[in-house]
Amino acid sequence: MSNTYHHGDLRRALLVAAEAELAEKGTERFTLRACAKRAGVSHAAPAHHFGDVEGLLSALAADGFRRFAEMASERLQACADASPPKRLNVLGVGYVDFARANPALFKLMFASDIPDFDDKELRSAAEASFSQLAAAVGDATGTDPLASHDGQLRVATMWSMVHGLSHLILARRMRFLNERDETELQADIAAIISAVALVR
Amino acid sequence: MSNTYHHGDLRRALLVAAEAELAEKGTERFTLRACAKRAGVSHAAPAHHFGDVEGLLSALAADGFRRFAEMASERLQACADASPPKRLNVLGVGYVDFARANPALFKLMFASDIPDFDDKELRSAAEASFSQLAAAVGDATGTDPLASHDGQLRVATMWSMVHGLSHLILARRMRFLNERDETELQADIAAIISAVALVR
DNA sequence: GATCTGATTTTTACACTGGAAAGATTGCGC
DNA sequence: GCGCAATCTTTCCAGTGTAAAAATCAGATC
Repeated sequence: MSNTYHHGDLRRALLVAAEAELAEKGTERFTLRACAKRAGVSHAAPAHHFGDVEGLLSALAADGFRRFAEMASERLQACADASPPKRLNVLGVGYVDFARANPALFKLMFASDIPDFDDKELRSAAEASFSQLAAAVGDATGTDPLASHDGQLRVATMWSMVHGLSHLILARRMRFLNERDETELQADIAAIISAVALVR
Repeated sequence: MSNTYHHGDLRRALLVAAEAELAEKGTERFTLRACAKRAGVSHAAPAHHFGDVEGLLSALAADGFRRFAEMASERLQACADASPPKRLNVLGVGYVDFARANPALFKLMFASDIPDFDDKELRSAAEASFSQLAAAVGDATGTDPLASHDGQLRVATMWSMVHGLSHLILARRMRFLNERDETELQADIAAIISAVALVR
């Protein structure tokens, strides 16, 4: 299976390599050739599986959204008996945790122009993640969150908070947050999120 | 002054061209050569003023922070008699307005790895903007916001909210927000920001 | 087992990129 | 006028993404 001409599972290997490259270089310095080299193939090999670099990173972003949704499901299941507001809080903390655990992937998913969100797979994966968040907001408020204007605003409020916090932590622009140790930081994240009244 | 060999104010012209290029291509597809071409000079001309592309975009980001701080000052001055919480709200809306009015510049300032934040000019311009926000939070709460842990958390909370909202609007990931007309959107932005209790 | 077929990967080629180095042009003090 | 430093262009090079052609392989069919 190894060192044959045909790789066997190059598609997956390229996604792994792309994520590693992204972690080292960021979306603005990502190069397809370095990615292919890391996977041990010629620089033209990715084209057959992904078309171009946009296709490759769109597939990686879709993968990210699937992993994100999976993580969210696990966390929600782990606190299935808690109150809806508490569960929304858990989901919010999960959002920030995912961003901190996968900074490069998170930026690709939420702050890059490269992935093509008209791509069917990426689009549906992203919408599934969004629906999960909206549903948790709905549970916390006891109403369909997307049916009313106020419900939509509640979703937007919660999402803005966790999204902004994630970005600011990753960008390391708030010095006092970056100086906290892991335990303190987790407490701070939970405290900041709970400034949104829904989650209590 | 025009069509001479020496440009006269190439530095400024390049910053203008860079901002326009950024608006069209984004940080991930920005090229120095296209930027130079737009300014009507050879592709090597920017090097003398900015060193490399990182230097050029660092200077542009610094410019962005100065403009941001100026906008914030104007808005705060326009409501000098209002209550401190109200003024903090105005500043938050200004933050989002700036992002919407200058999407490319905003992303460069807050979501790009290219600008060098060890650069002295950029660093001081960014910190001046940050101080403005922190000061407004301090006024709203009547305490030095950076002196206590709770004060720092209040700054982080406010900043996360406006920052996340800005990013989500620019990324166009919340469909129901993108479908609002301008007047409705402004009302929604103010409503979302006021979910942070400080601003009321 | 030989051969054909399509999928996968490499090789080659090309236009474009950023930056280094060297040369050309200019403004300015003298 | 002359020199000189600053500014800009030209030229060059290694590296980039993608298209096209060639090479390799797996598996079906005979």
